[in-house]
Order: sequence, then C-alpha cells, then structure tokens
Amino acid sequence: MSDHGFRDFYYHGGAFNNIDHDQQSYGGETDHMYRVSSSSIDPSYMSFTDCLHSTSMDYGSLEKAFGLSPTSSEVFSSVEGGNRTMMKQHVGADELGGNTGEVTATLNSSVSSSSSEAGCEEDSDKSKKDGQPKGSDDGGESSKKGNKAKMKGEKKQREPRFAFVTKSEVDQLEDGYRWRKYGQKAVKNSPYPRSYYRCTTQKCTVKKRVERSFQDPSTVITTYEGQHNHPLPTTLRGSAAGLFPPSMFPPSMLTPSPLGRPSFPHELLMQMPNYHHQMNNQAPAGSMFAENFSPFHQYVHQHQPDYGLLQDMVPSTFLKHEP
DNA sequence: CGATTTTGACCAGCGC
DNA sequence: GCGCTGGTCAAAATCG
Repeated sequence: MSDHGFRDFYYHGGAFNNIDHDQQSYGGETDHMYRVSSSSIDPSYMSFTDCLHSTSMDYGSLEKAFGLSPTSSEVFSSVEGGNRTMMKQHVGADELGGNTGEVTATLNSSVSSSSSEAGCEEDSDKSKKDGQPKGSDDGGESSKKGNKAKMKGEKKQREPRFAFVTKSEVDQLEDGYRWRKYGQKAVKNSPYPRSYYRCTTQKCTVKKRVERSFQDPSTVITTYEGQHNHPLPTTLRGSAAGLFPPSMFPPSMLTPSPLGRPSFPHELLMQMPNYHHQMNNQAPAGSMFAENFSPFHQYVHQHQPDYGLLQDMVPSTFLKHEP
C-alpha cells in the first residue's frame, strides 16, 4: 500500500467538531479523505455502529453526514492544486474540551479499474474462493497458479476504501464484526507489520488491513475495503446499540445510500477508543485517555496549517510541535 | 475438533 | 527483463 493512499479522518473521542474533506484523484482513482476532529464525547451516548449499520452510506452521504452535523459548519480553507482539491470544514469547535482520543479515517473510492493497488483484489478473491475450492486434488501449487492465471485479463474495479488512524495500544480494534486474519506482511520503511483480515461472514468480501504507524507507534492505521452485506453479529450489535443510540446522528447519516455503499462509517465509530475500551477492557481504566490519546497530536503534527485553528480549540499543552 | 492465527511461498503490478 | 513490493494462499500450529 502506498502512503499517498491514506487520508486522514480524526476522531477525538467526542462529538465531531472539526471535519476535513480531502479528495484526490490518481489516474482515475479517487480518494476521499475525511479528517474529523472531535471532542467531549460521552461514550454512552453514541452509536455509530447501530445507526450506520442499518444503512449504507456513499461518500456523498458521508460528506453530508459530517458536513451537516448539528454543530456544523464553517468552511475555513479551500485549496486546490494540480488534480488535488481540498476542502475543510470547521464544525462546532466550541464543543472542544475533555478530549479523549483521535481517529483518522480515509475514504478511498475507486472510479476506474486502472488502480493497481487493489484493482484485482476482489476479483482474485472471488475467483479463488468461489471459482475454485480449496484443497483441490491437483495439488496446492498448481491450483494456486491456476487461480492466479484465472484472474488475469480482467481487472476488477477496486473497492472503495476507508482508513482510520486510531490511537491505540492494541492493533485489532473491536468494530463489531468478526474478522479472520489471512496474512501479515512487513511494511516497507516500518518496523511494524501489516495484518490482513477478512470478514468471517459467508459471502462477505469486506477486508481490512491493520498496521501500526511507524511515525507514531501509538497509532494504528486500519483500512477497510468493501461493504458488509450482513448485519453485525447479534451479540455485539446488541451491546453496541445499547451504547450508541442513533439519535445523535444527523439524518443524512441514517439515510440509505443511493449507491448502497460503503458501510464504513459505522466501523469508524465502532473503533472509537471509548467503545473499544469498553468492549475489550484491554487497558487500565483511564489509560487510553490519559496516555494513548493525546488530542490533536497527530493532527497538528501532520497538518501544520491547521495549527492556528487548533490553537483556538485546544490547550497548547496538547499540541505537538515540530522540533 | 472446529475456528483462528502464523508464516513462508507465490503471484501480479509497477518502476527502473 | 528484473527486482521490489503489496496482497493472498494454504499448510501447520495454536486456541477455545
């Protein structure tokens, strides 16, 4: 995976109050980035999972969802250069306070089949999994190669992707779905490996990649690809629903997408540190907030132009300065 | 014992 | 054409 594929979507453990949308095209492929800063969230009062699970969102919906946030919105910058356009929306910054964490998310949609990054992924997956059963009699080697050959000649449209950068000590964040790990690779220029997961639900082709940022080892980058075609596992769904009533979300987030894709946002929300903490109990109480989540840290680190804004929003002690 | 993870091998795409 | 890299497979190991 290439670094340019990532866009940032920050969740700061609270109601979204700072949303960036970044869109970029790469030879016919379009990435969508939603960087959302938020704060002051009451974990018992949010349910991205439940409300979003019942609906699929396309990127337009996502934009609307965040752009039309009840506390929105103010466009504070707009930059265009080359084939890249950037728009930022400042949403309800006055809600800042008591920041607990952050999540960065990326939308990466495909509008053509020219991408090499994941262009044949789904295709190969299907051809291998569905077209040819495992453990065929002709031997592992030949079957493998036969499958690979089968996917040749036809490139498949790349699934839209949606990436999050989450501050967490654990790599595998609970998002309500069950995943099976099918691979792990060393990442170039990073001491941390990248893990590949596939949704264990039958006929669900959703995949995700999880890797730890080498720049900031406290952050985990999770990239979702594809759309779940099934409900959340009931047990998790039930608990999630209890935690996160949908009432807090703007109507656009609850509106089924005309395109029927993707369902990422709920996963974004399921990965929110508070939720994860509650679900897994993998960190001492408070540690996630006090240590793992330094609000706006990465945001500021990576996006200097926003510093002025952030300064207005965040105590200076939260801000990380370049040396 | 079934489900999941680990891990080395394989393959395709891309850049040089 | 070759090497590098990302992504996937699948057998073996491990887990619950």
